[in-house]
Amino acid sequence: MTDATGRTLYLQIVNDLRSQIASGKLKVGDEIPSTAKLKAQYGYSVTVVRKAVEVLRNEGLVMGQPGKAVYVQATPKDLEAERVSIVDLTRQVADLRREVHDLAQRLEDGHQIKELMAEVAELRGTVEQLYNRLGHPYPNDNADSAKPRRKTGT
Amino acid sequence: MTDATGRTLYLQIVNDLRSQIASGKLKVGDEIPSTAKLKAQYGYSVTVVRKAVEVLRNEGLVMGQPGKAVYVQATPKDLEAERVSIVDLTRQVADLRREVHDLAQRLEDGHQIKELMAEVAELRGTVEQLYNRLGHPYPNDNADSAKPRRKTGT
DNA sequence: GCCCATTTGTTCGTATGTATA
DNA sequence: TTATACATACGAACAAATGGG
Repeated sequence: MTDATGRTLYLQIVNDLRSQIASGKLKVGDEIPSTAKLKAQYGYSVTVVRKAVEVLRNEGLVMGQPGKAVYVQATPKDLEAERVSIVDLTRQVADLRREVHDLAQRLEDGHQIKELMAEVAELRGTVEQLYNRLGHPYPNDNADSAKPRRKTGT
Repeated sequence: MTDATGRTLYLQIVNDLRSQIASGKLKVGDEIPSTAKLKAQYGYSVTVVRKAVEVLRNEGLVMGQPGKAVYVQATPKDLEAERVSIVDLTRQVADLRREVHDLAQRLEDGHQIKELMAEVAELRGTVEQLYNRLGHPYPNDNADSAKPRRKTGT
């Protein structure tokens, strides 16, 4: 029932194949050895080999196509990523909510933009009036820094 | 291989038992019929019965205790609810991630504040120069809107 | 404590159906 | 047609755990 490692025979094959998939020795899209090859390789019965492959199939790691072979469908890492527990997701939601709150708070302080834009408009009007009172239009000395018609909309 | 319904034999038993669990005929904690009883009940081979129970075990609906029986562990509704909640939480996480991204983007555009402040400083300098060329200092008419000595630091 | 029946789980072997090449 | 391979089905046996005598 169990080998030297104390594990069941089919679980030994399962762990072997799973390790090979995880290590990249068997990549997604590759085909795992056929039942006959695994049987010859391990020296176990067909039942054990089939059972092992069936476990991998139930885990979603492989998927068999009758008449062709059993193909690697995903890596254990992929499944691990999918099997995010509810608590982890809940924690993520809480963290993200906090982050959204903080960002929204900082954005709300963005009324500075409105006030600054209003101030810019006022100052431009003042400058224009002053130039009119001086009798000549805008000179060139401050055209490089205070660029005309800057985009003010978001 | 298949019965009159076109389904495999073991899947027929799986569906039957799953329906019984879903309908409440088999409640959580109850034990399902033993392999021998199911074998006599359906007239199928032991292999088919074992396969059916194994599927239910892989689905997490039942859990067997060697020497005793196979006990109902959860209902299909439970698993569905768990799956749905995970999907829902995943969606929330995705939505919140988008929101965080958008807010962060808008905040990153906060360089507008810096540019606006620079422009304000430039314009103030221009206004001051113009007033000097006019020969008299700041009047009162624009002191209400363009407030003097506004804090420019964050 | 010991034996025995029951039950699950694992292992063995074989046969058949179906799909692909 | 032939061959290979997966999936299903059949039958049998053994180990381990449980419970009853």
